[in-house]
Amino acid sequence: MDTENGTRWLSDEEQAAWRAHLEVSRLLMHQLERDLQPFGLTNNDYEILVNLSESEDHRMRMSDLATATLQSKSRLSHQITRMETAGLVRRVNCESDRRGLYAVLTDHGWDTMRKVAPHHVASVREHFIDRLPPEDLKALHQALLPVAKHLRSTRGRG
Amino acid sequence: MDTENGTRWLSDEEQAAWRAHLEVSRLLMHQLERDLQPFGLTNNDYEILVNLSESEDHRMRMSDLATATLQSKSRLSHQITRMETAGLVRRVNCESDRRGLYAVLTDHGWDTMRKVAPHHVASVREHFIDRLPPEDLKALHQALLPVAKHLRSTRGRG
DNA sequence: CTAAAGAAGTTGAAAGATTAACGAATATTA
DNA sequence: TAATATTCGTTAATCTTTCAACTTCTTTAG
Repeated sequence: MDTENGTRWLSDEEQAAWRAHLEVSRLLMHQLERDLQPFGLTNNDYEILVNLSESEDHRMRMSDLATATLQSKSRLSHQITRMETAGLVRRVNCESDRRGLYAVLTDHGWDTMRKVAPHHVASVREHFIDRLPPEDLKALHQALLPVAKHLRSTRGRG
Repeated sequence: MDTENGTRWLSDEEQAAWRAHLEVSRLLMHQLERDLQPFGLTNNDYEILVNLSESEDHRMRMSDLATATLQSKSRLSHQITRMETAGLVRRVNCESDRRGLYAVLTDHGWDTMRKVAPHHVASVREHFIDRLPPEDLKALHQALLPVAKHLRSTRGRG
């Protein structure tokens, strides 16, 4: 125990590391968002395009997509409605479960993905990957693994 | 160049590291938000309380607070209005610049901060700090420094 | 000193996110 | 198989964020 009330406050180094993580994660998201703006996409849009692009038949069940992107069903539903309006995606009924829907990439969605991806990768490189020597990137990755694992294990309304 | 169109795609290791960072930063924010909920605070509220708590006289100019918390002036203005309604903060006119306002912590805001901080620190420890051995935390911190530096240098509407 | 330009902060409307309630279909179990 | 509980996804209401316009005050330039 570090103090009279039993709280284990952060040491200077711990606090500095924590704040660095916070700062980087926020600035980075902002920057990526800005770099997507010229293409008329948000980070959210892009993430959905990535998920669908990497899926069998360019389609995913709404629930799975919601889980994969850490969004509530409601939020995803609104999001897909917007992307449908933008012509990036459409909803298709599911044969095997008549409650279910697939979100499916349209041709325009796929074209958009292929057009935007190189720019997005360049952005990720410029602002993140290429800022660290490979061994530091590796170290960072290794350090994050147990954190990710723990968070995953507690995430379902932990 | 890695491909016909000149895009330098991410290697497997780069992609894995990048996705780990993304995943951790999102799950972590969600988790911290959840842990603050019982106290009726959002991450946003908490961050403002931290900034004010650490400031001279528990007050900051609206603009400085907006910059410090990476929010637009408009967003901060609405945010402070809500916190004012909740009794955590109040607006005080600035003598030296009559356009200006301070956001000032109320007694209730300060009490709230002191009550909540230990829980928040415990949450940061549980989900982040205490998941990594000190040397890994140090490595992570070191790795993030150049990234943070670069992002800071480009952040003003880069 | 005055006119123009800039900075501080607010406002209202529009867009996005969250919450709770709901309808429809599937699973469970008694 | 009938009754109940769950899951899938949407909707409406509410809250938060963004965007653009605006007011007031300060600074700069002529």
